[in-house]
Amino acid sequence: MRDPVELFREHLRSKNMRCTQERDEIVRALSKTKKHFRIEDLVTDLKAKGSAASRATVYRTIPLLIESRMIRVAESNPGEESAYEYIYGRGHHDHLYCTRCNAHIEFEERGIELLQMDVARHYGYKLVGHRLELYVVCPQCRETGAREI
Amino acid sequence: MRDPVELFREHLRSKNMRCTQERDEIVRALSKTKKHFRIEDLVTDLKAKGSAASRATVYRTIPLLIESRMIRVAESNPGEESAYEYIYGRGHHDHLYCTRCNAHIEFEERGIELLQMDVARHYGYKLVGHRLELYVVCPQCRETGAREI
DNA sequence: AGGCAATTTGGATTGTGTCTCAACTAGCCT
DNA sequence: AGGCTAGTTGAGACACAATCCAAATTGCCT
Repeated sequence: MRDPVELFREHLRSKNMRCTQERDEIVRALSKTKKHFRIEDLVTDLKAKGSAASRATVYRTIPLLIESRMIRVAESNPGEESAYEYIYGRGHHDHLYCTRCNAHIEFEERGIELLQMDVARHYGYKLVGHRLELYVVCPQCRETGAREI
Repeated sequence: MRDPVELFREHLRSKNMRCTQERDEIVRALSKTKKHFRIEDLVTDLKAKGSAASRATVYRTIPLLIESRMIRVAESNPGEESAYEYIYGRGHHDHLYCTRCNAHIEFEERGIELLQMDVARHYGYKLVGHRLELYVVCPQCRETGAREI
C-alpha cells in the first residue's frame, strides 16, 4: 500500500495545489486512526501534537481528502457535528448503528451493493457512491423504549 | 387516511402534551407539501402565512413530528442545513441524488429492504430504521467531471 | 537566491440551532 | 363559566460549527 502522505501529495499536484507541511500533518494524523473522528477533535489533536495546522486549514483540507477518497463521511445527522472515517486501504463497508448507545459496527453485504447498481441502472444513471446506515437496538439497550429513527 | 392534524394531536395526547394552535398550523402547512423542506424555510413560510408559530416553536416541533413518524430526515450532509420530508400516508421510499445538480428521485427496492433485515438479524439486532442514499450523475450532468461522494 | 502567487493564519463574522424566562394558554376541575 | 396549574410560547441572548477576510507566510519556479 502506498504511503498516504505521498498519495495525497499526488492528488494535490494533480490539481495544481501546493504540498504543504500542514496538509502532510493532517494526513499523517488521520492515517493512524481507525475510529470515526470529528473535525473539532482533529483540530484539538493536531494542536496537542504541536502541528501548525489551524482550524481553518483543517476545515479546508477535509473536502480535499474526501475528493481524493482517503476519507468519507461516516455519520451526519441534523444538529450534530458530522463524523468522518479514514478509508484508504480499507475494504468497503457500511455501518450498523445502535440508536440508543451509538455503538456502531461495520458490515459488508455484496447483495445490497448489486441491487443498488440495478436501481441506478434502471433509471439510466451512473452510480458513483452511496450511503447506507442501518439503525438497530442492540441487545443491551433492548429493554427501555428505544428512540427510533 | 386520517387527518394529519388530528393524528398529531393524538400523538401529543399520548405523551400528555398540549394540542396548541401553533402545532396544528405547523402540521397543516407540512401536510400540503411533497417537497423536501428545510426548517428555516418552513419558519419563513409560516410567518408569511400569518401563523403565530415562531422559530423556537418550529424547532421544538420537528422532533415531535419525527417521533410520530409524520416526517423524517431526507438530507443531512456536513455543513449544510438538513432537509426533511413529510411521509405520513406515503409509501416507504429511498432517494437517488444527482451529486451535481442535487435533483433527487424516489425509488423503492424491496430486495434491498429484505437484505437489510438479514444483515441486522445476522448480528442479532432488531432493525428499527435505515437510511439509504444512492449518489449518481444524471445524464444532463454527465459531461463535466463530476464531484463524487 | 529572488520574486510571484497561492496558501495559511487568526480574528471576525455568519448562520443554525438551543436556551432562558416572563407571559400566555390549554386542559381540567368545580 | 371561572379559575387554577402546568405546559407552551416568543423574543432575544447565547453557543457553536463553519466560513470569510486581510495580512503574513510559504512553496515553487527560474
